[in-house]
Amino acid sequence: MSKQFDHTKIDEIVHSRIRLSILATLATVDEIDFTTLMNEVNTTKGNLSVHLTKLENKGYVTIKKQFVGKKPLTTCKISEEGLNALKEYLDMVEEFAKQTKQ
Amino acid sequence: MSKQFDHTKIDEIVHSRIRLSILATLATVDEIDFTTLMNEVNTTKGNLSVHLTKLENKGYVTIKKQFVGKKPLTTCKISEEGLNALKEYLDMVEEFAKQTKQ
DNA sequence: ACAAACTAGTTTATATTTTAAACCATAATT
DNA sequence: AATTATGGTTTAAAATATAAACTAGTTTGT
Repeated sequence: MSKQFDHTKIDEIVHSRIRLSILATLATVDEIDFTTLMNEVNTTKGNLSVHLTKLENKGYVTIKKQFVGKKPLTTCKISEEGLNALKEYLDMVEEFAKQTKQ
Repeated sequence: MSKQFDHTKIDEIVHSRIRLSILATLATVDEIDFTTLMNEVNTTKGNLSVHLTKLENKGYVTIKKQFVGKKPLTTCKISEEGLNALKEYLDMVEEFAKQTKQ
């Protein structure tokens, strides 16, 4: 099998374009609220909701729900595992890019 | 919107794990036959057939069909556009990885 | 006070994509 | 001559992604 790129090794939860965008955004902040994240990631509410749940189920993000004043506020934070998964993914694609380019 | 990673910019045809693996393999050879490619990419016949067709439709690979002796032989080759698309993708993720890591 | 419009999400129906099993055609082997 | 192997394609089923529709409540305008 190809030594260059074993596609079975890459984490599909991270690899998804939109979730990659979510994780990358979360990696740069301590925590962020749902609406701001939605704007950063340039997606819709339904989409963000579904993908956040997927990331939460995998243990890559934690979701906190509270009321601020009278309004609900959902806050998202990347977990240690999420950071590790993202870092591993980035290392992998970086190495892959280097290998493939030359 | 996030300056870091605009997920809408990335080419989904390239981004797919298995097609990325196909393109990366094709990038390292002049041409390659179906069965060898299948083994390199570590996938099934049906899967490879479908994804090659997708890449062909997009103009990223060319497929040559001939008989060698009495057996059919399908040969795959990456196109100029395919090489460009792969290179652009790799540049993008490399840059993204660099940005996100620090 | 009441309706309209807005905020903050979740659920769900639909569309798209991925996967591998089933199939087709022919060749080689026992 | 029947079974097995080769080289694929088609297709049915499963998984995934997307956005529309829905829920639940709040704010605003009249």
